[in-house]
Amino acid sequence: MPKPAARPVTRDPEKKSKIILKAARKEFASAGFDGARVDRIAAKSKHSKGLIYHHFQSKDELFRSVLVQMYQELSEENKELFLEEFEPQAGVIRLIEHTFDYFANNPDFIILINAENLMKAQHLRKSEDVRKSFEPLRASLDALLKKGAQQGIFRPNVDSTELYISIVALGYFYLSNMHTLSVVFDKALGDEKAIAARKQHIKELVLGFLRNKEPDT
Amino acid sequence: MPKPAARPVTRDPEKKSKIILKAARKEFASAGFDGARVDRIAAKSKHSKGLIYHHFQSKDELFRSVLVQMYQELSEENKELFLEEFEPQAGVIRLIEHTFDYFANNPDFIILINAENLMKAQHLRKSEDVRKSFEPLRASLDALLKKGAQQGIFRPNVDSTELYISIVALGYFYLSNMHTLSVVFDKALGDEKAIAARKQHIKELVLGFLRNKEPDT
Amino acid sequence: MPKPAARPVTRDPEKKSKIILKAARKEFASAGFDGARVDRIAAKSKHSKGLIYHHFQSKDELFRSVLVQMYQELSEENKELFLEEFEPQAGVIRLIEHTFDYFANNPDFIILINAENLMKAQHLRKSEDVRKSFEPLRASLDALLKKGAQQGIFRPNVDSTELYISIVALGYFYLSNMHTLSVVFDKALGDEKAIAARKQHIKELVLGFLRNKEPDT
Amino acid sequence: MPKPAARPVTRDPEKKSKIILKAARKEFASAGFDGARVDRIAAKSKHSKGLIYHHFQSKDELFRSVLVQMYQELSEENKELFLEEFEPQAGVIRLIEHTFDYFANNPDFIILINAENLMKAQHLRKSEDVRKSFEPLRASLDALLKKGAQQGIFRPNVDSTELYISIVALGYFYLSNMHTLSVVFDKALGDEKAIAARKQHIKELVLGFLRNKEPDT
DNA sequence: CATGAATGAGCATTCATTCAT
DNA sequence: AATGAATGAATGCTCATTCAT
Repeated sequence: MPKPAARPVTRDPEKKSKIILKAARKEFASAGFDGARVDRIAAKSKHSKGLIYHHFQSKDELFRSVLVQMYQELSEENKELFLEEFEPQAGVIRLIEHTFDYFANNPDFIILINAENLMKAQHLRKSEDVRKSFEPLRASLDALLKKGAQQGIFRPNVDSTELYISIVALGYFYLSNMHTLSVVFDKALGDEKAIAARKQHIKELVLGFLRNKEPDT
Repeated sequence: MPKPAARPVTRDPEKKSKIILKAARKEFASAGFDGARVDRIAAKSKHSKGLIYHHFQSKDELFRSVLVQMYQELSEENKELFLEEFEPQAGVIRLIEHTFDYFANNPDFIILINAENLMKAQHLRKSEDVRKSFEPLRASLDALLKKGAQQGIFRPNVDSTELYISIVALGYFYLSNMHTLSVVFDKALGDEKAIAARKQHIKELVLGFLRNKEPDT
Repeated sequence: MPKPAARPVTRDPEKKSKIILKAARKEFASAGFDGARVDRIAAKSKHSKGLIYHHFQSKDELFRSVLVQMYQELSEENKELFLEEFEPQAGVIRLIEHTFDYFANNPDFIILINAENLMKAQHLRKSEDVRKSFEPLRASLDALLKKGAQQGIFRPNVDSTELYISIVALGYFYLSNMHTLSVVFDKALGDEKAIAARKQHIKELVLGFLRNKEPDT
Repeated sequence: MPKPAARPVTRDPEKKSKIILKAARKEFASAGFDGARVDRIAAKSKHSKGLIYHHFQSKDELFRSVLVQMYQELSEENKELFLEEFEPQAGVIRLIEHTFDYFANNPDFIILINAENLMKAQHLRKSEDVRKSFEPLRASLDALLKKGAQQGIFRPNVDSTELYISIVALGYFYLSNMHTLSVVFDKALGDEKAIAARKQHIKELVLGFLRNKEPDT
């Protein structure tokens, strides 16, 4: 005998919170923090402004919740990478590709992070669960770099934090600044071909660096 | 005989425009476009709001003027680099250092560019004099890369646009996202030592890549 | 045999009502009617807003209940005075002291009554049980005044209602307007000494008047 | 040749400020501070809310301005009393009548002062020009009391501040609490006859006290 | 009886822009 | 050219009250 389908409850605060959060994410991502309008979040989520303030206490708190949620999602995704199970070079390539693709597929992320940096990370600093959230990934990359150095494939003594920031930077900046770059270089950086070329360049740059074992002069 | 009306020396529209522009730059840099207040620009510049609207026609136009001015300043600075006069490796190092230092010393620039990207470069697109403004620098770098390849120092066929974007990205992203990165890596990225280390890492990364002439596998 | 549903002892509506009423009194007394917040009453009483609306029907009705309760308490206290049992002068002194002390010890009362007057006594007017609630006291004072006149101690023909209002006024106004008076007289009217002096002044004023049997000129 | 009538200027900030102030006074007086609505003040004054905030910076500041204006008006009126020029008894009567009439004719004053006391005089305390504003009147009354004592008409050693507070209290309280008093005494205290009787009672009370030179027992 | 989610009208305040002078 | 008064549409937020559970 099948369990009767759970009657769709009208009062489902958690679900409504999620819908609001999703709408907020869209709104913040389309206009930044100051440009975002609580009214529009209410309209997008089809809930009243009052409800938004009932669940979240302020626009700031709502923004913080969106940020925390996004970082948690990214952390989840990063967990699924299983970098340790790959050979050094394959692992690094995997990380580069995944990182680039993640930002390419989540343009909201970039805008929200830029907004948070404009505000000097005041929301993130209050979010204990986000602190050190990249430590696992950094440790995995570190292991990969050490293994590569032992195998004589990679140069030794590469700082994993610096390298990870570089891997992110090379994709993030391109995507984040695509609009102004397209103007000053008078070139459409947003089309598929350009993006593929960029990805390729990043891989070559990072691996070219790692695989160069000659001492610097 | 009527006294000729003494032309008041203080009435110097161009000077006032510059003062307003400077105040606007500070204000936009401290809060982004939406966060900036015309009132505060008036207060900072010690001129009336009316005058601001007299010289510039709107907040958008004022922002555009600030942007154009900043890009022109950067172009001026880049002209002074004389990259062609340097040996390939020295030239690239010079470019990397100058680029990093420029952003480090002009944090306003980063915020303004981020703001403009949030608005999809709508102001810059209207500014004909900014289009292709990086072409000279790109050409210089291109020459440097070709010379380096000919000398057997650098790998061949490196795209100068991609590489320049990478050089910018590696510094810009670090400085732009310092606040959030400091939280998620639980590390003070803003102190002098960290910044020096970052600069060193960028040089190693780019040169390690350029000087690696082995074919990729 | 089914267990009889244990009636939860904590479910004691009347007790809860009293707790709510007490919290409401504090809240109304600290901010007036418009400044009072139902949310804060809920928080102070540790009960839900829903319960407040279940027992009382509206903020107005809650306010009315608080008022009625306060007037009833005052009536109770006044009953305990037994003015008739005192000699005229002693009785009047007793009334003056008790009245002053009551307001001094119940500052809430003053604020609530002021709030009700701001609203033109709209709540009190609906409260039949408060009407004429001062009649017993007035009658007692009247008897006292008559007895004093007969004994040749007090001047004759003093209106007991006017005199009672005066006795209240002389203390109430001082306590109610202490804050503004302290500013315009640049003197701390709230300290113990000043209050004792006030009380003394009131006694002298009222008794000086009553005991002056010369005709006015 | 007559001066041409000053062309009624559209832009007359001071006049507009006064109109706003007048509207604010009415609104605050009809609902207290919390009950007052800036929208209604705008509507009453026929000016935009923006203008109100342009001239006054906040609802609080607007309220403060209203209070200061009212106290200044009262001070002006009190200056016109010229108490020193009267014989002691006539002077005191003049003060009592004027004080009572002032409050009776300016019911707004009472509500505003009550509102300010509810807020613990926070606005008045910031208004340096109101501090000690009753000192001249107090001094005049003091002179009157001393002269009366010397002439053997008044009792000696009466504290002028206490007496002035009493004179105010006896009228103010009656007018301020008329609504609730009317209910609890079940008597219309607001009609002309009752008010005239009250005024008479106050005069008798105060003069009866002052003219009683017997020592208290 | 009791909870707290949900609403919507409303509130003080802001702000880019216009305009009279 | 220059000022600052003036506007009105918004903006984030509040709050008494209702209602589903």
